[in-house]
Amino acid sequence: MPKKPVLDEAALQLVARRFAVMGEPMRLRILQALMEGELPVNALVEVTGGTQTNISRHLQTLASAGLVERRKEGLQVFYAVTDPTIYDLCNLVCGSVKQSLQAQAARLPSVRR
Amino acid sequence: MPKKPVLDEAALQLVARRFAVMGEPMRLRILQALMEGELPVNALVEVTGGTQTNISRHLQTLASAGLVERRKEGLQVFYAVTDPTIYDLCNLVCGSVKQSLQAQAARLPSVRR
DNA sequence: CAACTATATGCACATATGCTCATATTATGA
DNA sequence: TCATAATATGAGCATATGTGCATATAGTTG
Repeated sequence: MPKKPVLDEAALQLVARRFAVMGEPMRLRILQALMEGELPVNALVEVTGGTQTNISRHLQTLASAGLVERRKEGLQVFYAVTDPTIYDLCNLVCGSVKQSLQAQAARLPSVRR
Repeated sequence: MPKKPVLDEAALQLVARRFAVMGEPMRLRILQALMEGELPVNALVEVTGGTQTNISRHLQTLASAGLVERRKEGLQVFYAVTDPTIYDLCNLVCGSVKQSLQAQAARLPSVRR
């Protein structure tokens, strides 16, 4: 065989974008909150402790990346996770992170806590 | 179980960092190349088409995030993927991206944007 | 209609990030 | 030792990103 079936440039950009969008603490908090079900913006503001402006901005980012969807109901706008792979992604990374944290902790003899 | 075991702040930062590190096209290219086995910097430079400086910088980023490991051999430095979850991560996101691309293509008859 | 509520957005700003050029560092070999 | 090769790094620059303030927009209710 010649070479591996590598991602073409366009797909690579999209994949990178997906990762980048999830690589922001506040957006992860938002996603985490939404994993239990859809929520309006004001609830997300309260849960995450962010400002209304900022949460709204991040929601735009998440929405334009196709990770969440908008549903308007009266004055409120509900957001919900659209892409189910988010759960798997978070689980994978969380597991890996925890594991490396434990390994790191085991390597350091005397860590106070 | 009472509530969902939410990520504490420190873990959340780490998870975000992990995603962010993977959210860069050139770093994805590097990881993609390394998925077939360890490679020295000059090979990565050639494969990715980047400059030596830039590839080296990205490798530092990947290494400090614990995604790749260094192995020095003579003048060369070989890098290799350390965290196997990278494969699963990429597969998940790639699959999801492809799927949404197809869905989008099916929805839009001719127009772009 | 006016007043109020929930969300979005224009603007500004500080910081982070990716990139390059030139140079430093490290290791090999003549 | 000196020259050369492979990799790393300091400095600078341009752009992207996250954030808040003030305000706009959309929808509700009196």
